[in-house]
Amino acid sequence: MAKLQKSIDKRNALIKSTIELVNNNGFHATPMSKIAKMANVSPATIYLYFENKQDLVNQTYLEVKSNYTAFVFETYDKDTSVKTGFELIWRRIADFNRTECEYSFFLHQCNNTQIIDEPSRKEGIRHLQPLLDLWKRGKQGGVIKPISDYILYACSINPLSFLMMAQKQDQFQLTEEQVEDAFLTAWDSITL
Amino acid sequence: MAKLQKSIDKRNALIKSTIELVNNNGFHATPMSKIAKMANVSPATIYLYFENKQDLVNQTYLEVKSNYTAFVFETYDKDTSVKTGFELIWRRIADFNRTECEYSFFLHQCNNTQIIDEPSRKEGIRHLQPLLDLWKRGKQGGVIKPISDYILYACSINPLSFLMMAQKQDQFQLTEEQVEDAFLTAWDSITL
Amino acid sequence: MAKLQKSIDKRNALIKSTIELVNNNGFHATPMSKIAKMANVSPATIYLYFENKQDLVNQTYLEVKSNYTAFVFETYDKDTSVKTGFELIWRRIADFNRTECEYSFFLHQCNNTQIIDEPSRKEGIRHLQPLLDLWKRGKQGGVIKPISDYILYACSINPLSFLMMAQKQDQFQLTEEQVEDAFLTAWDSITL
Amino acid sequence: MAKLQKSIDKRNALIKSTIELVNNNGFHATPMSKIAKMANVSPATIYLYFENKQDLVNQTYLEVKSNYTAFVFETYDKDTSVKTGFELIWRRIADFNRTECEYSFFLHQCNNTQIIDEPSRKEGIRHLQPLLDLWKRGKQGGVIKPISDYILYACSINPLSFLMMAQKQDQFQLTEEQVEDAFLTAWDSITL
DNA sequence: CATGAATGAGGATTCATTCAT
DNA sequence: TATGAATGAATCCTCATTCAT
Repeated sequence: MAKLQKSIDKRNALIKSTIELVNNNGFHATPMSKIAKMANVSPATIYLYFENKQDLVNQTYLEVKSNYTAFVFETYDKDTSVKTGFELIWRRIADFNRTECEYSFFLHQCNNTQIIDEPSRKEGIRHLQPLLDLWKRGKQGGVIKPISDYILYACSINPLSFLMMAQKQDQFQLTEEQVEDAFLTAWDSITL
Repeated sequence: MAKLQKSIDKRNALIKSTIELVNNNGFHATPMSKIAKMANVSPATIYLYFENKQDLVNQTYLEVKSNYTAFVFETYDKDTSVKTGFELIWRRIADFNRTECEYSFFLHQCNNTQIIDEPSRKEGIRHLQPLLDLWKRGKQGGVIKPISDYILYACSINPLSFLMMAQKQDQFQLTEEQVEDAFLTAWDSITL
Repeated sequence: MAKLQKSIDKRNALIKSTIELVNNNGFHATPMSKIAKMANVSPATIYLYFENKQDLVNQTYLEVKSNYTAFVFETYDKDTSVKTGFELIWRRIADFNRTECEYSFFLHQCNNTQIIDEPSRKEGIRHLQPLLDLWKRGKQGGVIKPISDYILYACSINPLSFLMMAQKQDQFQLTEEQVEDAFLTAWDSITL
Repeated sequence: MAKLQKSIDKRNALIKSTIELVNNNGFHATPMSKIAKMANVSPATIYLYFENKQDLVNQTYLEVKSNYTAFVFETYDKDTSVKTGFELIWRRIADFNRTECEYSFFLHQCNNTQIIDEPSRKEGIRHLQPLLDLWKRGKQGGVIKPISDYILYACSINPLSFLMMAQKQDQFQLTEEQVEDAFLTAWDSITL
């Protein structure tokens, strides 16, 4: 078990290093050797845990995305009202973007570039299934606009990614107050 | 003139090739040699027109962005009502995203990665100054929500980028009807 | 130890190849790839031992120079008479120029071109400190002319470099007899 | 004639630029394009005057060397005494090294590297024929040591090159007084 | 005679990946 | 399992030289 433990530690260290370095330099400007060095590991060791560089990033992506989804729905209860449920999810996503910005920036990079294999990325917004279910309920209840989930997402959730990016680029400060503004705007946009 | 013409042709061909290849493979996975080949030019010739790879992409970015801005405001008349003006601009942006998707995808890539030099990217949304002016008027007139331009942008304009991306990844079809839905959603989100 | 040994072997092979190729073609006409090939090593391997081409040549220079100095003073005893001491050193330098002409030619190239970094070259003739000390003693004893060490060096030691060069270019044969002539001339030139 | 004049001007400008740039950067670090630019000429124009880069440097070398020889013997009268004649020549060479250091440094570079074609360089010290003749007379008259001209040259003339180099590298200042010291040393070295 | 644009060949350097230990 | 050394295949960029004008 000690051995297995050690292995998981190394794998985690590699994934952490990958996120940090890819965030700062981009995928192609991040050499395996640097990832190895930051994880205190030999370059060759990476290949014990991952097939190749692409696999390393793919797995990192999937892991971060799964963390994201878990975080977003951690406190969600599907039996609440549509409005309460949406607000809960939306605020969790906002929290994630603000407090876990390493992760959210990494996801954003992957979602908006050719870094990740098509298969991994093609899943679209299906990982937010509980939110989609909620929207379905909202549409049936006449609360949410009867339009494509992609548009709902684009107008209510995706703006948080943009604001996180703008903050990262020092163009904008995402204060508490701004989050309130953003929430109301999001809610207005998707409701009838 | 024939000579100068030829030069401009080559420069244009290089920029076109850059856009296409960077769109498909990303900046670092696009060798200068491929750009040259696609432009029917020797690799060395690129350096007659651009200082280096970074300069090539920077200039390409600035050129595309300038095309984008020109297109967006081409039909704009600043003396219309806020609603009319916004709709006009919004629809031009939507058109650009749909018909010039090579360009808009390239811009999106650049805006969301480390490809471009800080200075070029840091300009933020200032290139949309007429829109910002319109929003200012709208805020004064009690039509537009009195919130940060970045939030207004994130909720009303940026969604178009996301939808373009989703379409590019075959997750979504941006039909005429969807555009109507998206516009109403955008308008609802930013108005009081 | 086997591993370390191997490393040192490779480094030595690289330095040896560098000397030979730079001697025959000059610094800039010597590609790293040829150095690698001659050392039976991949081009990339060079960069495990040296930072870059400049560093490779700098280190080679320093190493050769240090060999030179060691050789020159190997048999020197600072308690001899000025004449005996000078003759000993002079003959060692002559020997080095004749038997290690690969080395001495390389040094000569470096000393007379812009190949080497200023810092490495600027040391001047200080590496011959024991000889300078001897001259000091000789000046105090009224044996050696009370003139600049640089002139003493130029007239008594540097001629050997010139003769080595002339021999290398097949203009001249540095026979035993010529060495005797050269020594007497050198001695005459620096003594009162 | 106007045309011919112009041509000679360009050729001279090219040779001048070559000297300056090769002095500062070395042969291989001096691109033809820079030579052309410094001479206010198109790169292609160089090839109207010289066959290729090697030819340009060879011709530059021969021209500078010929200037050198002319300068050295300009004031020489072969009917003086050996001592007077030698002193005259030696001082002209010293002057050249001090006042025309661009030229003398260039010559030194060429003489001590692989820059120049063998044929051009192989001439050795034959260009100093009047000096060799003088030495011959001196040997017959029992004034000059009966040893190889190369050794005489190495000990009496070549030191000036070394001192010029040392000065160029800021290790040494070649003052009037030092020149006197150097002359006496040179004379002592070659006389019986 | 003069040129600026164009280029093919080549060179320094990097990096994902492998392999002997 | 873990590694450091090693490398071949790229990649960016430069430059001597040519050619259409």
